[in-house]
Amino acid sequence: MINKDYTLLIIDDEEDILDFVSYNLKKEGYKVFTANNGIEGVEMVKKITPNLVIIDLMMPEMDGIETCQIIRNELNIEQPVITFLSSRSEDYSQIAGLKAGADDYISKPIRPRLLINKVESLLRRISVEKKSSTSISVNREKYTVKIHGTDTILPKKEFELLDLLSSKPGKVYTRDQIMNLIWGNETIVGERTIDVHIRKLREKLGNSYIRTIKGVGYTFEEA
Amino acid sequence: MINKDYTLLIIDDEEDILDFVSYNLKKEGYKVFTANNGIEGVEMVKKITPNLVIIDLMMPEMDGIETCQIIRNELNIEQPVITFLSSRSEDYSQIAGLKAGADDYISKPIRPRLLINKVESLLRRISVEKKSSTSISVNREKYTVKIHGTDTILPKKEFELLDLLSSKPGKVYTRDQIMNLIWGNETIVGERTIDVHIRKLREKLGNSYIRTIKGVGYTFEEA
DNA sequence: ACTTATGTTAACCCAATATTAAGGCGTTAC
DNA sequence: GTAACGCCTTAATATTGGGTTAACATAAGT
Repeated sequence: MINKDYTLLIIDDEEDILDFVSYNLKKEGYKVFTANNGIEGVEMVKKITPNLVIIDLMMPEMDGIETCQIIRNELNIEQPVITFLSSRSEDYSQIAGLKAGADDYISKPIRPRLLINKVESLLRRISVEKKSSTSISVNREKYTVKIHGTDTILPKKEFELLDLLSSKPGKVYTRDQIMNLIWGNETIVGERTIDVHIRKLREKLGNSYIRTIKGVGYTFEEA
Repeated sequence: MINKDYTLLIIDDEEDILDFVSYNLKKEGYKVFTANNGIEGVEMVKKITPNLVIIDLMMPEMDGIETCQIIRNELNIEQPVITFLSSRSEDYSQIAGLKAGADDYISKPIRPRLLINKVESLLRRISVEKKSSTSISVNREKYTVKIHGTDTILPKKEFELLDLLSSKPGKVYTRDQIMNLIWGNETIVGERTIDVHIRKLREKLGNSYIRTIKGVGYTFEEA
């Protein structure tokens, strides 16, 4: 279960959407704040330093892109993860959105389940980036890992495995947990599959990062 | 802190406003030039190739929209960001303004703080776009791409795709994201469509720019 | 020692992607 | 008006490389 102790801010001029989104996220246990426009939103960001900000692209006065840029330019605050709410196919403007420094976007119409998933995945990103004290740093955006200074592109499964293990250094993940988290409940693969991926990772990282706890599972630790 | 090394041009027939605006922006450290009418303005643009042009909508002889269009048609210059100065909320004309190729508008009465914010935010937009300039540079106005020194006109879809990928070199865009950003949520096209466009781009750029991350998506990177 | 869990290697499989050609559609040129 | 062209998409086919497996080797616990 993911830790729900996060502060979210939703910026939208439409009361309906504000209510809908915040209702769904509050129900999940997040601390949710709202703002009715960009200016108010920026103020709120400074005040509550949210972990995640959801901004509607289309707003009067100060649009989402601008709001995003201003937040990104506030150098004195802990930078939140930012995602846009885009009214469906204003397709091309979304690109400008991502360029403005947003991390993701959510397109309307909003499906609650999808919204929650997305928020969870974005928040997971935070916890990973926060503990970037390692000599190995994982870049979710690029699917790369910086090993001893050089970026390395990892295949999907290897990346996910390393991402998982390194997200909580020291924590021991059992084979079952790894199985469930990376492969899911449905797909069943042989026992040796995990080992092989671990092998490949060790090949690339060196043997000092991933440690086997025999009979239990694997753990990631500093060199 | 934002870099203040930008050249701005203000085009307005009213001396008062010209003084007021340029005073405020000079105070911020920008290089500010002025012009008293559209014709003069266009000349100046050619001469000083400003990064940002502020044009008053209401001007005798050649109005702001016309001036804007002429500037946008000057294909031999580095296209500046253009913003209009609109006398109060004659909102309708603002729309026409944006259609004429402007990026934003500022409404009178001008509040210095707001003016500066807006200018900063627009210039930030430049640096975001500039930052992504690689040996391949994308020109959104002209729908053209400079590849190995020569301008190439790309078909719309190819352009948008390249624009997206190159906007954040290194970032991996998933097929879903690409789908949503370029085609939108409603239009549904086959899975292979993306591949074909990627193919065509690689044909034109060489294979070294767009990289496939199997099972994940595509990413743009320097040669 | 014996037993069990994990390491290692290389071969295999297959889904994801690449490639190519052809058809539809709108736009331009004649 | 219609022929010609360019763009987008699709469908059919080839190719690739990540993922998995299986067989065997080694290490750890009792």
